[in-house]
Amino acid sequence: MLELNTIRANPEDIKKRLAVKNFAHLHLIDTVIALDEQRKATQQALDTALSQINALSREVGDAFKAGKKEEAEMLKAQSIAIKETVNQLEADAKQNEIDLHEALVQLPNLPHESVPAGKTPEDNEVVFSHGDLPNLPENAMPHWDLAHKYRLIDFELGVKITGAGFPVYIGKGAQLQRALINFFLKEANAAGYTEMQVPHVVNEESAFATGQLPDKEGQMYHVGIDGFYLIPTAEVPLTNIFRGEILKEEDLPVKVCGYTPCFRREAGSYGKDVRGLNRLHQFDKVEIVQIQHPDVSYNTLEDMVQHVSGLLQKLQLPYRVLRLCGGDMSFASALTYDFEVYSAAQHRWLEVSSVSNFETFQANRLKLRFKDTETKKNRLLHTLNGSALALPRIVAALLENHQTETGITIPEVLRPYTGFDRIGE
RNA sequence: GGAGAGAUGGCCGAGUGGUCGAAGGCGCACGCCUGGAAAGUGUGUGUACCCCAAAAGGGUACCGAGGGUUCGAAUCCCUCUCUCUCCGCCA
Repeated sequence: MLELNTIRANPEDIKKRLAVKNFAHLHLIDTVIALDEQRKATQQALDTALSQINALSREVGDAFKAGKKEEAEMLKAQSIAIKETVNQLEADAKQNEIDLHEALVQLPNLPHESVPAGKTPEDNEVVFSHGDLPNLPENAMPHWDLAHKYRLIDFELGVKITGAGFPVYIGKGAQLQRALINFFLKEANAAGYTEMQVPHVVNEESAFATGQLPDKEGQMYHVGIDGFYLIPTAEVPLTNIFRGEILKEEDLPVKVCGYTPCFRREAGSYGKDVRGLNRLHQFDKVEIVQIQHPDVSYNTLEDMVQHVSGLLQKLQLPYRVLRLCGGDMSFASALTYDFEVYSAAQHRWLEVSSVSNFETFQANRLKLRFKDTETKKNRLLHTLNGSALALPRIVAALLENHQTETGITIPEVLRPYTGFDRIGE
């Protein structure tokens, strides 16, 4: 949620920046400002009336104590008269607040100045790439065939148990999952992130605070009976740990990580995008989250990008880093880098990580602040997060890129975790 | 799931209709004391919105959440949430 003060300070600039995200409802800015003016006026009138009532109430008490019954009754009558005004003003203020909030939550975060204009993924900027694209033989197999051949993943079995997009991992396939999770967690720990085990279902408040609600309502699984949501990413519980907190400046940055399954309805997806492991309804991911001082959060973003780069290099996967254009960025993000690995048998890039700085957008909803030691005032913090990493497409790329005639070679760094160095004969 | 008890500031804890944003203690900050520290001692110490150019100052709201009664609610009533104890069920 954007800060009211920011919007008030320079509405035209806000509109320009939102236009970079191709945000269509720029008139909402004017709506917000008008509603805020109205809010202030109403609040002032209300505060004044309440102040009068408070004063009268004190006088009523004094009058009764002094035995001046008639005077007390008279004062009471005055107070009751004001009360009618108060009731009306309170109703107005409440409605006003609802309207203002409704308008505010529709506004996406402002893109950082480095965000390129653009509408589609084609407009994203490649800022870095690493590794040579593997030259596989003609008969190289896509991962779904490899998974079948070596009996690593059974997609049909998942359909039977739940539905499409819920695969069953078998034997070395399952062990590879576990190995990757452990590898990612260990790397994150080594980089100073404290590991957290968090709930996989969250309440509405949490889903709202990180920006999934109301923007992505239809993309989350909803547990109707209790009003909970299955987490689409560990970002939600990991960030909500800090909801409502006022941190000390010396405790920054806060670094946490966690492994969770992620649940996404992925309504509207189809075709080659959802083949095999490319897009699942349930998948595993290790997430890293940092909470940082506003002045240095972009350095932190770079650190996180370096961390993810390191993981991909250790796994010997060719990858590239994209700076997302305004149109491809998420609602809550100010700047996002996507990581894509090259899937050699599919001849396409697959997104495996997304690292973002949300600046104060989430923090404003979270009410996550720190005490500024200089000004002694509370300020909103910056939140950042990134996948480090999401498993399925990593597995897809590992299987495809590291396949040989007789099996699949496990990268050196993973062997201590898998306990085997190849799949196949 | 059943029965009961409870929820007050960073923490503990008083407060059952007005003088309560809230006693007292602990903690914390700053000062005094000290060669230095401890002890002692003094002062201060929540959040949000608004008025004010700003500071100073002032107003309003907040005692789990939401409603209600009342001139006036931390205090009375209702609903909900959470915590604890006992019983039941159970990995």
